[in-house]
Amino acid sequence: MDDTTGQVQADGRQRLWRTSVGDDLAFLLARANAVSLASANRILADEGLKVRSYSVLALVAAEARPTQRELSDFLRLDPSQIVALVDDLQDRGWVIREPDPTDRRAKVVVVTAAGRDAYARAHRRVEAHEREHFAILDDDEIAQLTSFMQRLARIDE
Amino acid sequence: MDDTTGQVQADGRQRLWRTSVGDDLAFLLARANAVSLASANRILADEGLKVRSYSVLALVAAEARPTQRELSDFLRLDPSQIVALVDDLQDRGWVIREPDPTDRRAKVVVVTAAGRDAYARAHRRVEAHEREHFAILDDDEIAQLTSFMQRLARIDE
DNA sequence: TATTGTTATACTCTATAACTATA
DNA sequence: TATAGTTATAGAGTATAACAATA
Repeated sequence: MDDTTGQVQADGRQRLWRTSVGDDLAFLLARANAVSLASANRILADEGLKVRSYSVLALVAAEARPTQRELSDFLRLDPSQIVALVDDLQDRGWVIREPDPTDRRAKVVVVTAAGRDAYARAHRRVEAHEREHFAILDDDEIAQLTSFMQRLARIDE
Repeated sequence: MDDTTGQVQADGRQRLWRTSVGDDLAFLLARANAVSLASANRILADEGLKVRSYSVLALVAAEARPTQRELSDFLRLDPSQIVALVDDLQDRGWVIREPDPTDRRAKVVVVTAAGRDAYARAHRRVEAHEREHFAILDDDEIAQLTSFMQRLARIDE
């Protein structure tokens, strides 16, 4: 790469940022999420997890005793995708499926001791990463943003 | 569905929202984006577009005269994906590829008259949809959120 | 030697339908 | 008749490598 290539790329980006998409909230939301998701997946890869499997493990580790149907409903993933995610966590000994005493069709997903440890390790990494990632906002701004996101995330419930 | 099923689902969701993921900014960002993306794609389907192809059309319609390399760089999509998106828009007569006079390897993507019309129609729909989607926030909150997102969206440039 | 656009390919993700066992 | 979990499969999206033309 010659020494002007970086500058040329930066100029092109500047020109495109000044178009209407630079103010489009949906576009910005998608981009901000893509940046956040990519770095979170990088962090979680060290623990053998991705954002998807980490989310399942977090819900199970919180002793919420979700059925697979509840996980599917909450995470907005198809039941068949939940099967694959729970299979993966179960193969590593981090969760087990228990029969739901109130509905013999349903299976409650429960964390194991090893799963609790794995979650604790991953959670520490994720927290540190998020503090760093969102450090361009101050504490008040993060609180406001969290409130906005909580409202937007629950729009269609 | 019997008349208690909806309540059972809502209870399960409430229980899961109270876990740590309910305050996790990265999780909330992902969920808020998923909700926004899904509804935007529904709106754009009426014009034969998706968020991806709409973004390309918007950048081209702004007379930014991007090369495919610049589109790839800005949208963070692989050059081979840009090829497919531009092919699609070109097949519908909305954009054309012009040789870049300053670099014979590069192709500048330019909007046609029909493309300008298509973009205008799609843009009106998207604007109306976004006003409605983000109406749970007031004008000040939207301005703040836009500022936050602009900063987060450009973290790794 | 490095870069742009292109093609090909494999891989992951997502959506859908069908099946079983239960309700 | 409807629901929970499972399996299979097809489609969309994504990542990677290789190539020709050009820098």
